Formats: sequence, C-alpha cells, structure tokens
Amino acid sequence: MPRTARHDHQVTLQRAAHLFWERGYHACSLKDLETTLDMRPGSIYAAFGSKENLFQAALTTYYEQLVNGMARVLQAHDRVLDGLTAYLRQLAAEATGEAGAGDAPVAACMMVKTLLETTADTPALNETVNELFDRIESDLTATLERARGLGELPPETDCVRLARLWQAQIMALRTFAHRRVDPESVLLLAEDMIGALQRHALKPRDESMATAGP
Amino acid sequence: MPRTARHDHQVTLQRAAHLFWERGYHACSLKDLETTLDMRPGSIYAAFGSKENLFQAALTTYYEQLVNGMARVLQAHDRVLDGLTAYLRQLAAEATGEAGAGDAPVAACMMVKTLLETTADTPALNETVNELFDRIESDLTATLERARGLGELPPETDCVRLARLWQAQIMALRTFAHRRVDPESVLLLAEDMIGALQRHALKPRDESMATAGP
DNA sequence: GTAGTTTTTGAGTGATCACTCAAAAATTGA
DNA sequence: TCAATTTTTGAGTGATCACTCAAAAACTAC
Repeated sequence: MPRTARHDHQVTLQRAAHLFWERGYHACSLKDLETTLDMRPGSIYAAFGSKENLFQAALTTYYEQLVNGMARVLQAHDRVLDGLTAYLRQLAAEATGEAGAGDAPVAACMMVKTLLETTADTPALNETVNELFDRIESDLTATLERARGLGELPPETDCVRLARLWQAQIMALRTFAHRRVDPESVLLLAEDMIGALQRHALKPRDESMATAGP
Repeated sequence: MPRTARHDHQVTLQRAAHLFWERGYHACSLKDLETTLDMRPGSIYAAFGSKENLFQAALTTYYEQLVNGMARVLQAHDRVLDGLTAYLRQLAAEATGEAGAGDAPVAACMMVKTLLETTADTPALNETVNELFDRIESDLTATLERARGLGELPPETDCVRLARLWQAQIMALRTFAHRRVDPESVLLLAEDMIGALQRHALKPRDESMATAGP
C-alpha cells in the first residue's frame, strides 16, 4: 500500500546529531540540515515536526551513544575505578585524534555545548539536556554504589558527590581539548585528573567544608 | 567643536558583554543589543563596526574583569594555593547566589560558552577566545611558578600542568553550576575539587602515565 | 495495469537577520 | 547667533530564517 520511506530514521538522527554537535543549535540552519540529511524541508518537517524537535531527538540519540560507549568501557574492566580511568584516557585519545573522516572532530561534549547554548529562547531544549544530565548522574552514582558494595570504595564514600566529581572531570577534559592545544597536553591533563581523583577516592575525609578561612 | 558622545564606551561594552554572556553570540540579535545598549543600529555600527567586532570587544572586557577578580582574590591571601581555593569557593558561591539584580545569573564562564559556541562560521571569535585562554594559562602558570619559588610547592612541580588542572576545575565547576542543581551540590563539588587538588599538589608523582593497564 | 496510500518535492510564506546611509540633532568655538 | 563638526537617528536594504502545502512521485495490494 504505502510508499516505503527513503531514509532510515536512526541513521537520519545520527547524521543530524553530528551536524548539531559540530555547529550547535542556533548556528545550524535548515539549509545545512537539508544538505547533510539529503532531505527537502517538507520531508524533514513531516518526520520531525520542527527544528527544535529534531534537535531534541538528535541530542537523545547522542546521549544514548554516549551512555552505551561508557558502559562498554566499564564492563571491560573488573573494577569500576579502573573502568573510569580507562574511559577518561579514551576520551583524551579520541579528542585529540580521530580526524580521519575528513571533517574536523568535535572534542567537547554535545550535551555540555547544548547546556551552555540554550537560554530562555529554547526552554524545551534546556529541559531536555537537564534531564539527560540527571540520568547520567544517577547512573554513575548507582555504578559507584555498586562498586562500594563490592569493597572497591570505602564504605563511607559519598557516591553522589564522587559521581559529580568524575562527571566534572570528564566535562572539563573534553572542553579543554576543544581549545587549540597540542594533543600531548590533553593526555597529560587526563593523567593529572586521574592522579588527583584516585587519591581522592581513597581518602574521602572531607569535613573541611564550611570552615573556609582566608 | 564636536558633539559629545552620549554613551561611555566602557559602560556600553560591559552591558554588551553581559547580554552576550547570557544569550551567546548567535542567539543575541541586534534588536536585543539596541534595547540593552539604548542605541540605534547606526550608532552601534559607528562605534564598533560589526556585531562580531562588538562581541570581540565585549569578550575582552569580560576577560579583563575575570583576570582582575582572580588577581584580587590571590593578592588577599599569603599563599597562592590558599588564594586558588578561596577563588574556587567564591565562584561556587557566586554561581549559586547573586540573583539579586532581577535577571537570572549566568553561572558558566563566558569564555567557555564562547569556546564551545564558535565554529567555522566565526573564525575570528574562535581565534580571540583561544588567545585569551592562552593568556590565562600563562598567567596562572607564572603565578604557580612564583609560588614554587617561594617554597609553597615542591621544586619538581610541573606548573604548566598544575595550572591546566586548576583551570579545568574552575571551568567544570561553573559549567556544572549552569545545570538546574541545588546550590548545596555546587558548594560540595567545589570542596571535593579542592580536596583532590590539594593532595595532588603535595604529591605530584605522576610517572604512571603511558602505563595504563586494565 | 490500476487503485490506494504514503512520502517527497520545492517554490513560496512572512518574519527576522545583520547592516546602511542620508538626514536630523546636539554640542562647541567664534 | 551661527558655522563647524560629530553623533544619533530610523526607515530601509537584500539575504536568510524556520516553516508550509498542494502537487508529483513511488510503492504495495489486488
């Protein structure tokens, strides 16, 4: 009966995600999308409704790939902290290399870019990215709590705080790599982060808070 | 002889900087600027040449205020590391509070926002923000080297790497604070960063690099 | 083939974009 | 008061923005 669709929905979303990741929401026009997706405006709007909806779907696709990639690395290591350090090293390597496909690689995280770009003019996008960040934080917290249960972390470890600390390092590493810096410095920064966090995880004595004196 | 200018150049730049800081480059239209600056397009273009030039000047103004603010905190403390921890705590406090002026506060750094927003369509802005980041890195490195000379840091400390590590924490803290999170968690993250970095500065044994095993 | 259903097309919509420029307004030295 | 000089004005520029929709194309069941 019906005409078969010419484009695979998931492939289209991945292409859109990569373009939005590079350009950001505002600097990416529908003309750009038409070219990248090889679709005319009518098709795009029939499939996704609006540029904002398309971006939300693309961001969610990006998020899923991000989470899957992280889970893959974690599962490849016996201890959670080993997995996290390996993931940070992998991000550092990816952020500096992988320019093979012709177009420039994007070191920074699309979620962070979106978080910082969205303002009052795009409340739906802001809401979406905040939800996805919350999910990542919950997942990472649960992972660390599992590690604590297995004795990899001291029983008194605050896993929510540790999850945020790791998340902050990941965000910062990829943002730093977005600068025009030599690849070596990105790798070194990753190592320094790992060094600082490993000691932190082993010695979470942090009741120094609220007693900040000059 | 001439008609006196109605607007002070520096005040105009500060107003523009704050608007660009909130909205970003692409999401800030000239209509918005006309309203905020109380200037008509002709005046704006006579004074700054183009939207891109205005943004560059505004970003530089932001940078100068940032550097001055940081220097003020550092000078208020005897030891450099005390100054840096105080600065991180101050950023955490500012990012959560200070909503007094009616408009929403912007937790994230304008330089980071610009770094992540600029793409191939605005090479001049990308160049400018990269230069400013290089300057900050150099300044912070020099400050740490001075501290090392005074015996505050071990003689073998790599101050370039330590500067990048601190810079990464500052960026990450402010980016994290940009999320819809409760203020308490921002303060806690700052404390955890401080805890991790203090131990790191005291024990910079980092030849573990390149020997990453699972 | 043909009817039925869905997808794709692409010229066209009004709105808004960054930006221009000739004229008006404002200020000062004479 | 009046030139001289500079700033400000604001309607208007073409380009591009996200988006629409009636018609054409493409596919399947029969």
